[in-house]
This record gives sequence, C-alpha cells and structure tokens, in this order.
Amino acid sequence: MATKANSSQLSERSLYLFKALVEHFIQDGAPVGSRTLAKDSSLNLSPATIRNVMADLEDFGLLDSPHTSSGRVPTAKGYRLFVDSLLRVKDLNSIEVEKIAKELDPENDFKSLMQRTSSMLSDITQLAGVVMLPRTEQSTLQHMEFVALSGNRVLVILVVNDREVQNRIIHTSRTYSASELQEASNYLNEIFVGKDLTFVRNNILDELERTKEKLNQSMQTAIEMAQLAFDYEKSKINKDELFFSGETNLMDVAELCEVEKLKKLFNTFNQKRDILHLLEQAISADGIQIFIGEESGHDVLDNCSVVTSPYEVDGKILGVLGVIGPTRMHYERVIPIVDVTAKMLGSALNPNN
Amino acid sequence: MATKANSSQLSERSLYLFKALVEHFIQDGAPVGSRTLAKDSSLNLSPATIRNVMADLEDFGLLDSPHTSSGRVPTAKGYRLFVDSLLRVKDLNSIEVEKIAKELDPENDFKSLMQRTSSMLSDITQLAGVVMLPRTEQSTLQHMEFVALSGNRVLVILVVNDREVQNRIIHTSRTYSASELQEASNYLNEIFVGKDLTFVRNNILDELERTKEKLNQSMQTAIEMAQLAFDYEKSKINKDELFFSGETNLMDVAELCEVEKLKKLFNTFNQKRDILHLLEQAISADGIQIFIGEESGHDVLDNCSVVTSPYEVDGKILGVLGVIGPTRMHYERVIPIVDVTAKMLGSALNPNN
DNA sequence: ATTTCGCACTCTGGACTGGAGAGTGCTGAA
DNA sequence: TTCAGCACTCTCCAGTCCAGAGTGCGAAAT
Repeated sequence: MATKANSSQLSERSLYLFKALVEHFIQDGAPVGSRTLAKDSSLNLSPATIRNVMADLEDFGLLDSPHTSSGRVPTAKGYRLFVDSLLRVKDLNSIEVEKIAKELDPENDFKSLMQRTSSMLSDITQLAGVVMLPRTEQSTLQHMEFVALSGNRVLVILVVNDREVQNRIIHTSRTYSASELQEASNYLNEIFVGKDLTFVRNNILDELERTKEKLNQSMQTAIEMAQLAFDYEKSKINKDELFFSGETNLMDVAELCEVEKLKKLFNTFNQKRDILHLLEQAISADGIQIFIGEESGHDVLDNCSVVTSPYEVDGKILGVLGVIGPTRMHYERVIPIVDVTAKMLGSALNPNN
Repeated sequence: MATKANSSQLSERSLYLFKALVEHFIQDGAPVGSRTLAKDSSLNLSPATIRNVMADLEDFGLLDSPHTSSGRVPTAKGYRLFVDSLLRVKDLNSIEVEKIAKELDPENDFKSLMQRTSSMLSDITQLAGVVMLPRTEQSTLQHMEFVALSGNRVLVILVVNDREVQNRIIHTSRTYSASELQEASNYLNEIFVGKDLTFVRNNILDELERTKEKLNQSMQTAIEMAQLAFDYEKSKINKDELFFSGETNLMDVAELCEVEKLKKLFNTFNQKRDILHLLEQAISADGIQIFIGEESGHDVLDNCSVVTSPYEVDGKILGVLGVIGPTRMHYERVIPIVDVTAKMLGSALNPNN
C-alpha cells in the first residue's frame, strides 16, 4: 500500500489513521480531533497516542491545523497521498450505470449530447460538471453549402469532422441566385471535400488558380464565396468549446460560501480560458487525472479539486470531461462516475454503435 | 408631475422629498433618515418637518422602515411611482451610444449577435443582461439539405426565417449516397420552401402523396428523409432561446449577498422557464417595461427589478431584451441603455442595413 | 395652521467580557 | 511504546454596555 517516497517512512498504522482522518473530514468538513478519531478507528488507541501520530503526519506535511487547538485538516499533499495510494474506489452499482447510459442518448446531435453529459455529471455528483470539445487540429471539411438570404447576405454552412456544423453569414457585394450558389458549392465541394480546413483556408486561392481552365461564371462566384467564407473570422473557426453545468451546486459547499470567492470562481467559469487550459493538460493523460487544490495552478481553484478523464472514439481522443468540486469531495464515488461517463460518451459518439 | 391616483393627494413638496429620498437610497443602499434628507434637499426644512412628511409617505405605502428607528426605504409601490412619474431619464452620451453600436456588429451570425448583445448589456450596466428570441409561431422553411455522415447517419440542415439554422442528426436504416440525398433535398426544397414549418411537419406525407406520379427512387428517399427529419424531436423545433450574461455582477449587490438567495436566483436563470415567462409578458408592451420587485410574480426576484424592451425589425417584434438588477438600480441610466440597445439590435438585424 | 424645537424612547452594531468546550503538547508512569 | 493527567490555547457563544442614528409627539414659535 504505502509506496510514495515521502510516505515510505510512515508506519502502516500512521497511514491507517491518516486515511481514517481524511475520510472523516470528507464526511463532516470539520477539523478532526484526536478524540473523535480514537472513537472512530477500529484501532484501539488512546487519544494521546493518536495525537502523537498526528503530530508526525503534520511534520510530513500531510496535515495542517487551522489554529493551535482545533483538529487537523488534510493538506493538498495529504489529499494527493490519499487519492494515489490509500483510496479504494467503489464500483458503481448498475442502477447508476443505467442512469448514465440513459442520459447519453446517441440520438442527440453533438452539442446537445455534450450539454446533457455535463448536466448529467453535475446532477449525479451534485458538483459542477464540465465537458470539453477541444480545438481539433485536424478539421476535415465534409460538406459546404451556400444558401441565399435576403439583402445580399449568404449563409455558409460547413460540415466538419463527420459531426460538427458551423454556420456563418457573409455579406456579399451583389445578390446571388440560388442556382449560382448551388453551382459554386458543387464546384468547391468537388475540390475541397476531405481536405483539412486550415489547408483550405490557406490554399484556397492557389487551388482555384490551378484549375483555372474552367474559368467561367460559376468559378467566379465560387471564388468570391470561398474568400468571404474563409476570411471571415478566421480565429473563430476551430474554437474550443466548453459545456458547464451545475455551477450552483458549488454554492452549497461550505468552503466556498463567501460571496467574493464564489464570484471569482464563477467568473473563471464564464471566461472559460483558465478551465480550458487546465483540461488541456488532462488530454494527454491516459485516464483519470486529478488536480487537487493549488496543484491546478489557478488560485481561484484553491479549495477545489478537478477530476477529469479524456473520452475517445476508436482509440482517438476527442476531448476531456470532468467534475469540479471542493477538495473535500467523495473521490471514491466521483472517480468511477467520471470514468464510466467518459467511456460511455465515447461509445455514444461512435457512429458504429 | 404628480398624476397617479394615489399620489394626487400628495403635495408637490412631499413628492419632491420622496424623489430625493429614493435617489439617495439608490445611491447609498442604506435607509435614509430625516437629518440626511434635510441636509441634502435644496428645500430648507428641518428634520422634524421632514419626519412628518415621511410619516405621510409611509401611510401612503410608498415608504417603509426596516425597524422603529432607522431611516426609510422605498417600497415596490414607491419605486413604481418614482419610475412612472418622477424619474427623468438621462440621455446617453454619444460615447456610450458608439460603444453599443460597435458591439452590435451585424457581420455576426444570429446567435453570436444575441450573445454579444446580452454581454454588452451586462457590461455597460454592471448588471445581468438577457436577450430572448421567442418561439416564432411562423417559421418559414427557406432551405433544406441532407449531408451523409458515416455509419448510416444523415445530417439534416434546415434554414428557417431568413437567418436561423437548425441541425439534427438522424439515423437511417441504410446508407444513402451523396447524390441520392442531393436529389431528395432538391425534390423536397422544390415543394416545401416558403412553407411554414408546422405545416410542413403536419402535411409532409399528404403533400408527397399528392405528387406521387413521380414515384421513383429519389421520391422514396425523400419520403424517408423527410419523415425522419421532422418526426425527430418535434418539440425541440421552435424552442425559445435565452441568452444571459453578467449574472456574477449581481453578486456584488448588497441586497443579494446571502448565498442562499444567490443560489435560488442562479438556478432560476439556469432553468430559464420563469424568466422566459416574464419576458413573454413584455413582448406585447410597446416599449420599455419595468417589473419592480414582487410585481414580477416570482419570489426569487423579490429584491430585483427587470427592465425590458422588445426589439423589432420592420415593425415586427422579434424578441425582448433587458437587464436584471436590484430594485435599487440606476433607472435613469439603465432605461435609456435598454431602449437604445433594443433599437440598435433591431437595425442590426435588418437585412437592408 | 405650519413649522420647528426639545425630549424621551427605540433599535442597531460594535466592543468587551467570561465561561464552556474542544483540542493540543508535554511529562512522567506503566 | 503507550497512555493518563494536566496546564494551556483557541474558538464560539451569550450577555452586557454604550454610542449613534433615528423616531414620534407635544409644546412653542412663526
């Protein structure tokens, strides 16, 4: 059991007590004193002995006392040890698995599937759920379509990566008829379908030049369309997407009950940037990853832990999902939930299901 | 000035003092007493006189005192009088108008325009902004397109109402080729473009029957596609949409600093239902509408006011936007902001701009 | 008849107090 | 090595007190 470098010098008994303490703290949220622990643990030790052990644990940096005379509280390092070496995760019972499976109905389109996943996560854990769909370096154009709107506007529809739809409206210098646009899109589809989106953006003019033997009206239209469609808001293409749910669950968490803290936290969620950054770190880890408190590197998350897992289809990682809650969360329950959800989302996204 | 039924019995002076009191309270948030008001108002009256007046105002139900001996606070009825009869709204200075105009860039597509509008509203007022795009009874189908995805899935794209794009993925019993789908969509477009979406949904089979002389393969495909496309999640078509921003601004509001209240409020925002209901009431009002405190009929909004205005294109109302903040908000600033924003959003949405 | 002054009264909020409870560290004995 | 005992520390809570702000009302002033 005890394998971590710093904990190798701790006795079996110390670790047992430490584990009991953390579990107790996760349950109650109040600092745990020696008396409580003496009663609780099946070891038959007096409070005084336990105090000695706790002093040792404090020296190791695993515990901390808020003030001279109140019980001990696990530090981030303590949680790390707990999560890495001491925790036994529970298996989910089949009812819960059912519940998850039911929510992840593959009938739904992409975005609402993400949305439902995150809200299911927050529902089931009573914490905040988050699902990320990362910037895909590889965006393969699958279909392209122009629809004439009123007033010199044209709607551009791009289908990308076999599932994602992007729309934008462009303003043109003159009115185009439906058939002109149809021809242009046929033309462009022929050349660019199956190509990478970045490639299309960068080479669109060259490509069209190269095939200029066909230079005619439809070609002209195609060029104008393509230019407008891809010049417009370059930066917006390929933007990461992030779906949150259940942020308000965190309002119940005692550690965060100051409005100031909550505000900072919620603003962080809204800006998305920091959270994206965090989740991107988790994308390369192969399986559950846990960020405890300050480990995340963002001080708004100081009293929070983030449990994440990438989800994948056909062995290819598509994104990351997870749960954000207080450091004092029920890891043994949250971890398998995140794990199972990631697997199920992966299979819901598999077109060959 | 004084015109309201219940206020007609109040003297000019009483109303003047009342106005001063409300303004003072909006500024400070603290109950205002007779002394403060005596110093503040240009009327040269002693605190004692003012106390008498305040007692009258309290009898009229315009003021309230939190406890025997602290200053007075306006009631909802008081705010109503203030807003209806006493308030002089400031004109926006041109810098602010510029700022609003800049954010409402018509280049953006529909949804991001809504999103930006609401976030601009919250930014400029430092309150929560909200923009609603209501269920449109009339949804005219403008274009329809099928794209083959992998694994017997087909992406259906509907363009509706000259601006809105709806996608959904349907699962089919067999694989369709791109050209089959192309034919089917051509076919369906020919029949249904310009028709109402509800009509299409209800009559699609009949319509197709009627033209059955052309019964061939493409027709078969069209029927299958159309059925799947429109049967699927009927209820989701035409769903109201609501865009929030700046909810966290409300965390600074002293009246709402209890976590419990905040949680309820945020949950209400997330559920959207109640807010939608409220905004729908404002859709028929022609211009600024203000819900003060309990008037809204939702107790979560007890200490809040909602300032709304419909926005329209070509005289046709498209939706409602507004701002949610504490009853104690700077109406004289918020009202013109909401007003101008509604007008500008309307013109940004006008295709002939 | 209004307005004002003066006075007694009320309520809040901050500062201070003391005691109960929980917990600790240390020492010396088993 | 374990444990009992003891002195000590810190928090939390209830109580008390007091200053400050404000009120209401009756009597005096305008």
